[in-house]
Amino acid sequence: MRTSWADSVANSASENAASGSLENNGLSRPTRSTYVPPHLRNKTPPSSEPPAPSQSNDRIGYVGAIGGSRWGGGFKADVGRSGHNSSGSGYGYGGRTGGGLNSRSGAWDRKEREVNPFGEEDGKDAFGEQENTGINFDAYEDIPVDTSGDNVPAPVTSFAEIDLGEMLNQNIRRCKYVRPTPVQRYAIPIVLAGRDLMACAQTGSGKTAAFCFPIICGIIREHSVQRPRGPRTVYPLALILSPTRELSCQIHDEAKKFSYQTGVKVVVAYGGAPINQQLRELERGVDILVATPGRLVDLLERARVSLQMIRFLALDEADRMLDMGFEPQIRKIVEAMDMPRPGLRQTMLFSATFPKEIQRLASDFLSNYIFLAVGRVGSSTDLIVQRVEFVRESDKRSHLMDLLHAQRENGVQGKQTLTLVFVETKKGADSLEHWLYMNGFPATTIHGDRTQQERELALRSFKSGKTPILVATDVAARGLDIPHVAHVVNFDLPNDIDDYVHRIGRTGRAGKTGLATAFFNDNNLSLARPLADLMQEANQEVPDWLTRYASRASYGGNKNRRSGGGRFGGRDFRREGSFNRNMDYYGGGNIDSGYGIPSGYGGYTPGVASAWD
DNA sequence: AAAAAAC
Repeated sequence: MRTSWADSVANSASENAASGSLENNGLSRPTRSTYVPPHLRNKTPPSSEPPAPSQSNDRIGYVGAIGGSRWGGGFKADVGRSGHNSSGSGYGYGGRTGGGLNSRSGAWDRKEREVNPFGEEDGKDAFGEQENTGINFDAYEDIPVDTSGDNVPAPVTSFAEIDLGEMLNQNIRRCKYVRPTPVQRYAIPIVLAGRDLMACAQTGSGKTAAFCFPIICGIIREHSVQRPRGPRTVYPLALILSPTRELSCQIHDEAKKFSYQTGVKVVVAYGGAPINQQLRELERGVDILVATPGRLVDLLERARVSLQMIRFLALDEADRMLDMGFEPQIRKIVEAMDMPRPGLRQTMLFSATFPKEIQRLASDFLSNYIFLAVGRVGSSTDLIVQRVEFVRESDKRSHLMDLLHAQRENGVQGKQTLTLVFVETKKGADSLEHWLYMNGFPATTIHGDRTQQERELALRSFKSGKTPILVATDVAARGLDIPHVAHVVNFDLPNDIDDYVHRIGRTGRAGKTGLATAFFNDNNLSLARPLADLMQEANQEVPDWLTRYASRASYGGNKNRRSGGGRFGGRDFRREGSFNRNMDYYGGGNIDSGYGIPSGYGGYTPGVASAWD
């Protein structure tokens, strides 16, 4: 399997191609069943061959006019919007739901038909989705789970055990979710029980549903609550914050599905897009507001949104939301406006990584919370082959070109191999994209200096396979669910190992194998040790030269040490430093290694330094 | 030092 990177990519592509034949054993490797995120299960197989990719990128007039009009924004106003903002007619007045929710919101006299978010799923891109029946759901049974906190509610094993209500159950069926994922099994009962939650779980493990289901359920139950009526101010009951616009859009799209015909209204607000349209959406009523911090602060200062009635607050990618760049804004939203205090609202923090210092910060926002860490089946540990190569700065471009050439030659005919290339800077992204394009590789780029239209267009162009190479800054590192990414290249490694974890998590999704290649050189010395440790725990081959760098590397403190030494997760910082870590100092500490499966799953052997020690 | 996030 690990013969060469090109083979890995080719294997990945051929597994995609052979998906139909996989369905009966559900295994791409003999030893472990594969985990498929719920939103990707049970899609119908493609009915026709995907079209060959066209050799172009998404920039109008790009080739001939590199200088002037390149950034000119010469797009039509509706370009870049079709994937989102379908909320335009989102009245959610199902007719048979009783409609009590809408009458509060002042839009009850306009019964527009709610767009069915389930009808348009298939045949959307050049790939088609694989049939996932036959997945071995018993794979769930040996996922290590760690909970701590007072009186942790018992997990469930099926959606039927949870009373989410008929409307929500119907949408769960429409989403083809068969059984809850591990994070859902634990998180949903915790939130339904009214508890605050800090959850470590990988993206793609069903996090979005894990916080959306209990929020929607809670809003349906509280539908009789009286909300103030301002002439222009709206009073959402739930707020979901995320660090990037694209991620907010993605969460919004998901939440729309889950709340279809429940009468619960979901609105998204983010920067870079005209505010007027978003204001109109808000005026039509909002129960769940999904937003990026900057635009929300704007709306709050204009008094167009009040947080006074917030019952649920969810921070996705919570560790990023609380890092240095974001923390002041988040504190303003959560502590300095009219948001109810902890204990009077329910707060949920989710991320795949949760450094100790951030946990400490986050505890300001929480009240008697439960900490939940869910290990992963598949994805990084099992399904991503990680390679690291020593590449001098000046050799990076030609090295990348070699990779791409070989990949093109090894690719399965007619199947796209999406490659996501991470760089450090926005300028570097533009310059690399330009260079790739000039060398005949259809590439596009996404970063914070592009307009929102350009960003969304680039993402769509990449997802569809039109430009199968996407050069990205960290704006694309977290949370984005892009199926079919076979290869993540860390052209520039990040300085923080957590960022590396998030970046490589863009591949190896949906039970497919993925490849992550990193270019390492003298500029990345501080990453040598954490990277070597991480790869070792993930059972990856660590080159000798990296081990040497790692042992040589001495750096102060544990800044780059992952919290608790754990991989792909973390542990409750409240339990650090207690005299006996096995005593439940805070009560309720509980390591559940899972349903009678003996310890020793992958690298997570209890007793060894890991997330579960 | 860089990236993200409002106008």
